[in-house]
Amino acid sequence: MIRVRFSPAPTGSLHIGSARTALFNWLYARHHGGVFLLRIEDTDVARSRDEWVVGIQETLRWLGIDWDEGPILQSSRFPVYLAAADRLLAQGDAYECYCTEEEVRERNDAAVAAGRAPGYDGRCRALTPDERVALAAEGRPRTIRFRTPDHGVSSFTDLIRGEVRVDWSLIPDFVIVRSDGAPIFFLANAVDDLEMGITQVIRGEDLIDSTHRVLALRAALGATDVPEYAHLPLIVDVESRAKLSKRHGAVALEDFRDDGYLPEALMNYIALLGWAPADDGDEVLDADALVAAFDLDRVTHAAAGFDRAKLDWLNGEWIRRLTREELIARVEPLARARFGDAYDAAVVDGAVGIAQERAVTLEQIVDQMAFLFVDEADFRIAPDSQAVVERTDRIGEVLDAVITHVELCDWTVDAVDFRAALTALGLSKKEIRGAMPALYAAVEGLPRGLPLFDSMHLLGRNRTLARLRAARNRLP
RNA sequence: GCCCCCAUCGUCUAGUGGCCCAGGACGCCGCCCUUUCAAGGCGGUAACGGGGAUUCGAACUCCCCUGGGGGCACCA
Repeated sequence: MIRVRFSPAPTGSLHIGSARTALFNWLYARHHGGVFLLRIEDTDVARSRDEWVVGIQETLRWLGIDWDEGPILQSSRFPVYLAAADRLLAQGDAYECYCTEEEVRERNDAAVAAGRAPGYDGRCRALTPDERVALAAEGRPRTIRFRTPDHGVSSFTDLIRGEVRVDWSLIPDFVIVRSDGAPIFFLANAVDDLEMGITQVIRGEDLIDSTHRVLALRAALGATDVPEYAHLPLIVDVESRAKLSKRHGAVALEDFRDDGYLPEALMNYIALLGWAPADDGDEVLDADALVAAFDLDRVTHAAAGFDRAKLDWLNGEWIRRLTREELIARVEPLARARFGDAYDAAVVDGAVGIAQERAVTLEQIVDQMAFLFVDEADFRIAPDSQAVVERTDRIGEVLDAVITHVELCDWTVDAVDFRAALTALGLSKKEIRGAMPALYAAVEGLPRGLPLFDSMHLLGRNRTLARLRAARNRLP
């Protein structure tokens, strides 16, 4: 039975890279009919926060990822890890170390300065019982270190990279229990993957070097089998080519959600970062299609750049694939938050109807309909747009003609179409097109926006007239 | 500094020795459509980092170089 896990540290919100790791684990489990479990790696108590434990789960659910087991909090399993550490101590695979953090750091710095590799120098490896007692009596902190081999080669077979090997002499002894008594990532990770029967470990490539240590720990713990490892290429900022970070714009999934991106689009886009379907077909894929097509053998090797432009395109595609009712339901919370008491369900429904075919994000849809919720007393043509109005040929005549038309026409979307009135003024089709931005600005505040006749209809005759007349009066 | 991983259009990628003077998608450019802006339709621009080797034949195999990324904690 295939068993995989996503094991984030709750030290922040879920970001793009972690979400992709979660997604690939989930897709792999669902594709192969395996079990997907969620394990929270909160062994670093100081940096872990309950709100992130909750937030990560909410965000995963929002994305469309569910799990079969968990969440399992490592903070609730400390006794298990500590017992394992004791066993390693008893077997001689680990030893007590009384070096302070500062001492280790100083000796590391000295080693680097002398041209040697940093890393623990093994000073406490061969302490006698008497020496240990003496050191402890000094009140020194005690950590437990795992003893790595001094010779030989560590190797494992990565599912997407093949054999990965490194000399053991390059991997120094490392801490598995802190001086405050808390177990460290490597230990908890090895113990849990073993006890939970994890069969494939799918994670970011930044962890590839730590695999040797976890595997050594696992073997020392008595494991006779080894899970398969698959190290995913990193997702990097497309500009800097470096690891994604806040400095490079939004990386937290919640930010994308708040900016009006759909979970369908995010899942779709993230899946395409480091993986591609077998054929050159449609790249717009829903969760079912991704599950059906996904497998590890098609994961790429090189780091992938996060490209906002393609996400935007996909988000627009997904907005167009939603039914109008679904889209309205997604826009509603954002619109309510933005417009407060002015919120009007009928107007939002109408605006969403005309916005759907052109939108990039939900937030943009709300932006585009904002002119419908502004009081006439507060309505203003944007300064730049006022210039567009004044620059338009025969704008006074045009506004007068449109005002007259709006005063007298039937109040249907088709009848609101004032173009015939402008033709009567002697304007050509091209000239009418040239006048449109000014009219958009007069009614919507900007020289571009939601289709004008629908917008005027939604706005109502009186408010439309008020804005047109105000624009007329503002002319020099 | 040492170690590990990686290297096809601007970006995401297809490609596993001949089907490739390299295909798709996003972006960009142009045209069409058009109620502004979009969306949509059509067309275009654009890449195998360099050098050796193997082979009748290399984007694909091997070596070197260069370049990029990651890791070397009492974070995960």
